[in-house]
This record gives sequence, C-alpha cells and structure tokens, in this order.
Amino acid sequence: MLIPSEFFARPPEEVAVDLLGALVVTTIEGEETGGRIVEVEAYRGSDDPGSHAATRGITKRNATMYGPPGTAYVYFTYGNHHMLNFVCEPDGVAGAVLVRALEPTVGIDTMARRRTGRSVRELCNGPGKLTAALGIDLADNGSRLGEGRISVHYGERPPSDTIVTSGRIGLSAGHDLGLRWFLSDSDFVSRGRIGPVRHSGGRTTKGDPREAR
DNA sequence: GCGCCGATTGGCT
DNA sequence: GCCAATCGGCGCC
Repeated sequence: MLIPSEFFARPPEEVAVDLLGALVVTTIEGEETGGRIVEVEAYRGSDDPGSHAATRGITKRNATMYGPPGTAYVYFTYGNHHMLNFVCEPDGVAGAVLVRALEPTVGIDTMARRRTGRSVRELCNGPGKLTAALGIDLADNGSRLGEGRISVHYGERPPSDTIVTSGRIGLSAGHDLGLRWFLSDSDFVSRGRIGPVRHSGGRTTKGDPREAR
C-alpha cells in the first residue's frame, strides 16, 4: 500500500523512525527495483547545522526541501553520487529524511547489473550505492512519490527493540545530534564510522552497529 | 578487516 | 576557488 503524502507532513525525526521497514521501489525503463529501508537520517531546517537548509535560506539546490511533503529531494555530491531524501513537514517548511541503506528485495538481478561485481549485501548499503542500484538521479528531484519513477510503500513494522539510534555520518557539523536510525539486526546497513549507539531502551554501546545487537 | 586517499561535478561565497 | 549528507581501491596488519 502506497504511503500517502500526509505521512510525511511531520517533523523528519518522526517520519524517519516510521520509515524503517518501508519499501522503496523505482520503475525505470520497465525495470522494477527496490528494497526495505534499514537505515535513515533526519535533516531539519535552519536550526540544524548539518542541513542544506541551515543559515543560507532557499537556494537553487535546497529549494525542494521547502516544498510539499511526499516529494523526492535528490541532489548530487562528491562529483559522483546522488542522495535520495523524502521531503517532510508542511509546504514551506524545510525538512527531509535521507535514505541511507536498503535491504534489496525487488529486481536484485537488475541492481546487480547496475553495480557490477558487488555482492547482494553491498548493492544498497550506503546512500550513494542505493541510488546507483535503483537508477535514481537528478531527474527524480522534485517528483511526487507514487507519481514519478519512485514510490514508497508500507512494510512490516520492525520490532521496536531492533531500532537503534546514533549520530549522523559524514557531516562537518551537527554530527552530535542523534538523528540517525537503523535496524541493529540488519546485515544491510552502511559501513560508516559512527559514535555511540543507543538502544531504544537507553543502553549505550560503541563502534560498529553490530555491537548494538 | 581497517585506514588512508584520490576522484570528480555542481552549487555557493 | 572551495568544499561536499561518498565510494572504492590500495596498502598493511
């Protein structure tokens, strides 16, 4: 069942947690690919130093983040990689959830062709990898989910005791905020270095996500 | 398995 | 010009 745009009209940290277990699917040139969300990060507006919407206000690059909820915000970085976000908050308010990793479930053969030489585990275990596997690029920026090439569907809700949180990855600012969530029992989360990991129950471990199992 | 480093483009100052 | 919400290859343990 397609997730409606109202689902996204909330603060990104709420949407992020609720997206764990959901299914992202693309249909590109007749080929369907996708997977189950196992890792996400939340990005807020001007109060978030790690966000594209921090301090600068609306620019050509981040304008999509201020648009209506349920829209894809796709941008290009490091000269190579596309990042997939879902716009949150009501129209006019900046906010988004970055999809960082998927467990491949749909069109694995197609995704393996797009990412030659990679094991299934490595097809979508990072934000730049999953966009390559799913064929997402700047053409998807600003498209409404379910109306363009990308759709997001409800999935089985993961048990709350498998959901853990940590700081965000790869930022020069705002990494101290606990705005990353992932499934501790998944083999498909990204391999980024991270700070302390916190269980829903409040226990703290360090280092690799797997230590939080 | 881990850590370092270069690649490569668009957007912003 | 500078830098980035990253990745993959290589060297070394």
